[in-house]
Amino acid sequence: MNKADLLETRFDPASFEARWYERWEASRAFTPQVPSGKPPYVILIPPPNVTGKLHIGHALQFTLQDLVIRWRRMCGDNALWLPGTDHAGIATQVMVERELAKEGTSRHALGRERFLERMWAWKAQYNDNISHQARALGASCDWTRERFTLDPMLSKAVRHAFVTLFDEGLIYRAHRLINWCPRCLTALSDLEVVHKDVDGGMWDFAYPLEGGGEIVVSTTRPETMLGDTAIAVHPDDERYRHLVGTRVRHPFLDRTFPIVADAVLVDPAFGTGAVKVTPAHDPNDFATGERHGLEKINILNDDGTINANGGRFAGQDRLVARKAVLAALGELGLRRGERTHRHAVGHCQRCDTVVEPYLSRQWFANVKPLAKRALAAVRSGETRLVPDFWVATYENWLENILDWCISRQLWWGHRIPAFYCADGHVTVCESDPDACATCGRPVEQDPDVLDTWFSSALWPISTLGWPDDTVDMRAFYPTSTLITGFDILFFWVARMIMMGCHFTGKAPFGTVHLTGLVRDAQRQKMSKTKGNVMDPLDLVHRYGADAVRFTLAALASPGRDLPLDEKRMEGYRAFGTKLWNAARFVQMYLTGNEKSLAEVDRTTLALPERWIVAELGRTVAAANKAWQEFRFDEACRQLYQFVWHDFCDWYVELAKPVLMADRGSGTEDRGPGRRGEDVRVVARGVLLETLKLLHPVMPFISEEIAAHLGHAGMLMTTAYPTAEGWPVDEAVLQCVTAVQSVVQEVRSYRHLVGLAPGKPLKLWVLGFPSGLEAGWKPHFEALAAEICRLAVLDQLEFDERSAPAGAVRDLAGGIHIAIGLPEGAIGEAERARLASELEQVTDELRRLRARLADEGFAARAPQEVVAGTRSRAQELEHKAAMLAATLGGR
RNA sequence: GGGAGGUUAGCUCAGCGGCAGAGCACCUGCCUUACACGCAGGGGGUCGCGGGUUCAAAUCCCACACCUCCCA
Repeated sequence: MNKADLLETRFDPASFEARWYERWEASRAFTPQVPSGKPPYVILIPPPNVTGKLHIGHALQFTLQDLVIRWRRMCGDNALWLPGTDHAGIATQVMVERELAKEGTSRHALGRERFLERMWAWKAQYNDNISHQARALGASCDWTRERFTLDPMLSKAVRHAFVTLFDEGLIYRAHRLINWCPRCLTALSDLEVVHKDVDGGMWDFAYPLEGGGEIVVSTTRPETMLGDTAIAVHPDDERYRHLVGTRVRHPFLDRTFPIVADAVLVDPAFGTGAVKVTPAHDPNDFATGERHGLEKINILNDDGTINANGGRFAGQDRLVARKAVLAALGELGLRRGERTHRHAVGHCQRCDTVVEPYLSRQWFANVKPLAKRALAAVRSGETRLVPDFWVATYENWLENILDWCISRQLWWGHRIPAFYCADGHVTVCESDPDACATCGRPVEQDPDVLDTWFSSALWPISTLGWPDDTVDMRAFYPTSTLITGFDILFFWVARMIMMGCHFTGKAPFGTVHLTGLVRDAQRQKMSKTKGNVMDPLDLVHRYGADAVRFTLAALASPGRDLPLDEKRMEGYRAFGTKLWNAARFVQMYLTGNEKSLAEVDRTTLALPERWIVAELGRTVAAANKAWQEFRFDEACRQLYQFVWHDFCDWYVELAKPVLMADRGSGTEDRGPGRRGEDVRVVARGVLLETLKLLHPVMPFISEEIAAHLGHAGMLMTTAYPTAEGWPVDEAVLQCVTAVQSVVQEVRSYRHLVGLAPGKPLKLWVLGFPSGLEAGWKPHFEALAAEICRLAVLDQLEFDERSAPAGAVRDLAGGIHIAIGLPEGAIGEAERARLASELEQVTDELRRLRARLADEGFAARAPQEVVAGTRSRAQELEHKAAMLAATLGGR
């Protein structure tokens, strides 16, 4: 092997990661060919917000997406992973406004134009951060197709969608009760309100009846009484029946309002059975107001202070006014009691401010018809949710969906394409109108923008060029797989399915894989305030991108959160090191002219070679199956087991004697059927196949090692190993498993009696399982040198008559053996351990015998299970007899 | 109030009808010329509780307890 091609002694991921990424990208293999004869496989990135850096949750999703796309690319698909970012209206605007506040200015001082310039500058910077981080993780996305939700192409799609839905009557403008954030000064959709249980108060107070007397009501928000326009009681409530239709007087405001009977709003068993009604500030009260034709009095300004309708409380913040109203009620002697009360309060998802139900004119989308189609997409199997328990949640949400408030009082986003004239006519159209479509008078555009999720909902089609009939739409829609967090199932996934179905007739995804949340080692949510956040880039620097990826993939059990412990990552960095060192070892013996494994007739190989190839085949099948089923954890487990325990622990050790003996002459054979060349070809070939298997999850190290083993070209574009290409020889697996058992049994006895690891023992192989002797014995004899090395033996014989009487008889892997231990090696402590082993064996044997004696078992259990139980019992009988003999004989 | 998921080794999790598993941690030996980020050997479990189905249950069914989360 050329010295320049040798792997560095020290495994240092940073020394080659950037180099490989550049090479991949330069090769243009991230960009699929269009048209292409290959089947398409498409993943759209869940676009990260341009609010800041990527967090570990993004790293998880990037890893899984890259893993799948690399796997499919290697499987021969025309793979497209389309990247991009999201403008994230409120979140990003909040960040920039905070920056402006530090500079002592504000968006209003700057004006819309200059403010948006600042926003774009911010976007440019953070977009760069994100793509840099994605590259560091090895993300093989097609940067030539990178998209941003405010790009002209995507904005065109948003506008077209809005106009179409408006024309279809599914988008409308209305004066309604919406969720208002008094800090963000914008409307929010129901989903953007987070309900949290808080310990608040429940206050009782009395309204004076016009005809004398009083009626007592309870409330958690006393300040809303400034907007009360009715008292409701249950129609069947005897206590109040006589009062229905009479009026009460507002204690602070110069007005009276009625007592109404309402069976929907009022639960007569709750509280006093009388309920104050504030139609302008509570959704249930709003509905009650509609039923009874009540006046809706808005008492709030947009910043959450009380407006002129609040009389002397005007100008106070709602929470200040709450105390003031209570105090004033007290002064009038109207307070009737208070208690603590735990109840749900809506908070702004972005800034955590208490949200107010607020009467306001906004744009809404009636998505019920779209929801129906989206439901059908999942029910028919057109789109599959993984794990499938999400279907229930998905259905429940879509079945109960309400109209979606889509306008936001922000500047950063897609401006609503509605134009108003002085007469109040509305013009909605795709290109800016010169005049009102109704009356021809001058128009002004709606100042508001659309909910960011409205544009996100169009992501699967807008990124591919819809509404135009583009090459990309034809080639890549519908997409194959979406991988995203379960937390945005409603926000994003359901809405994309609705929009995709509505506008194209086809659901946008074949499969939606919903991942869990990354948590810290104590299973706590990561948050800046707790200080337990992990920066993906920092982890990449410390452990290497491959270790970060492998860790995240290995932890990604379906539907579960990922408790991320750095110890785990240390372990997978060690895995990379292990692989690296194994490759270095193999490389030392290579001539540089090895044939590829595919060119070798595998049936001519010796047992160890056939065995590692069979284990490889098993791993190939398991990995493909696991990737197919999104069992990233399972695939990683299989690969880890194969590399570490099969290849390194056993195959490399089995190969050593041959490689070392062969080193001198280069042609010398060692033992029947094992040629040095075969071992070199198999060791190198299996390693290369393993690197291909690992490539999707560990792309950097796999490329680096493969290149040093003389693999031509990039692994990234090499065919992924298939189960068909690597059939598994079960007989070979069984035989080597027996060899391993024998070796382990000798080691175990050596350790039991406290002999030094290097102290050689003598071993006699006395008998093989019935029917297997003819097949196994020649293999054991041929592998005598290897077995001696692995078990540290200075004598190995296959003549049952030669075993001395003093040797310990034992059964391992179904094989009768005798181990020559020094005289008196088994003392009291050792006897105790063997006795406990005998006890365990006897216990199990008893259970098996009982089962075999059971008529039902013999009659009803499958034949192979009965046979298996019988042979297991037989083996245990032998084992027990031998243990008993050892204990009794010494 | 409605729904989903969970409860398996000290920790974090696989397994989901037929011999209780992994990684880490722990204990005991080893610097055996790829690797101490290593090698070898080992200890450790009434599979939440109670019923049922079955020849056979960690696994399927029912009820309960506790823990997460979502929706209202």
